[in-house]
Amino acid sequence: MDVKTVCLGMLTDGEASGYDLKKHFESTFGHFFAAGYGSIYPALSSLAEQGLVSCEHIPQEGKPDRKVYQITTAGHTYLLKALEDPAPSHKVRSEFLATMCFAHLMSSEQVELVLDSRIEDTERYLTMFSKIECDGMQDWPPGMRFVLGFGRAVTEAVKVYVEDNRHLLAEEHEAQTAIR
Amino acid sequence: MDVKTVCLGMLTDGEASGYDLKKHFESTFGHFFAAGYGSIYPALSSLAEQGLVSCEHIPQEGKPDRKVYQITTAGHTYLLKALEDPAPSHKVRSEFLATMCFAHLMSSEQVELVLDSRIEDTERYLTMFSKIECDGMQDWPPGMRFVLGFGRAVTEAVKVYVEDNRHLLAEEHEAQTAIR
DNA sequence: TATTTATATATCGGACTGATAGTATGCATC
DNA sequence: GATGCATACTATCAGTCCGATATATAAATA
Repeated sequence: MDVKTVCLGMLTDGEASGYDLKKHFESTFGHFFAAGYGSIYPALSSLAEQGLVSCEHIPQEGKPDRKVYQITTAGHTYLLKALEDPAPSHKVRSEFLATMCFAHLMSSEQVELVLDSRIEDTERYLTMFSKIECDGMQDWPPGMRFVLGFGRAVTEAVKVYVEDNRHLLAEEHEAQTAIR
Repeated sequence: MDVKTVCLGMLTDGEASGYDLKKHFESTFGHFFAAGYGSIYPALSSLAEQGLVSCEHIPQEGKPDRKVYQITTAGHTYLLKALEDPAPSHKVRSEFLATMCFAHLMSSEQVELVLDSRIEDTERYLTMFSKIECDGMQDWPPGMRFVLGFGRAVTEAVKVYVEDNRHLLAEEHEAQTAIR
């Protein structure tokens, strides 16, 4: 399950350009599967080469041609195959936690700043989730609702944990002593 | 904060070989910052080139020479600088959630399997956390305790959410109808 | 008028992943 | 006695991904 496959999945919902998919990644997929242009455009090219999507060039004035992609029957088959993995991964990559491991090398002011920024981040996510929920997801497939709830639940857990346990890091600041 | 920096941080705890660091990644860092040999060995070479670590070759019989690395003063300075980032990232990359977004294209049996595997995974992590806690972390820096608790809290939240909400995905199975 | 935002494409270096490979010892299973 | 697996150690490589950057124009905002 790579960016290619996710793009393919998004296209089951209707045709779209790379630009459209990027927006889709930002809004709903971003919190658990980020992708930028550097991944999306090569993915679409590759999918087209493999015949898993078809591409329609729509000329525009002043802007580059819109390239609108549609999933093909072969693409559909490929997608269903890809979804068969019985144990898809779920990974965290956290510079935040890595930093906190070395909190004893930092000043307490620095540590506080990092914790504040993490909480702000979770709050940004929580308001984003609320907004999505308001914007009507009644026509969404159940999977999308499940995934959104998952994001909310985990983000909430992060926020609560950091708030409740930041005092563990507040005490010592061996930054000066550590160098000697 | 990349693999190089984390390796450097680990070396503040005492000298180690690439092999040692790999074990460290697997045991305590793995759940939020994974790294394999393909990242660690190049990282150590690069650190040595930059003079941030020094390397001691220890000949062994029957096995390749042990290369034991130690952090240098320059390395210490570099690390403290790297820890100054006030907003380190915290990212999730989840094939699991991506798969669930397309649950309506899968059979309910497949979906159940995926959910089961996710729960098994969380349980494996939870027992791992418990084991680490028993093995004595009283001499750990507070940051490591914070990070371990974080992992436990979030993993617990994942497990509870999946158990409580899997019924949302159990109903429809449009796998057959979706193709038409 | 100046700047930012939105629309739209695309590339590129650097970083990381997962698999693979080599080489030797010891231990258990068959 | 052989086969396989775990442990100990190193290392590389193809494929993939990330973040920044480039290009070009129109519309909205400051």
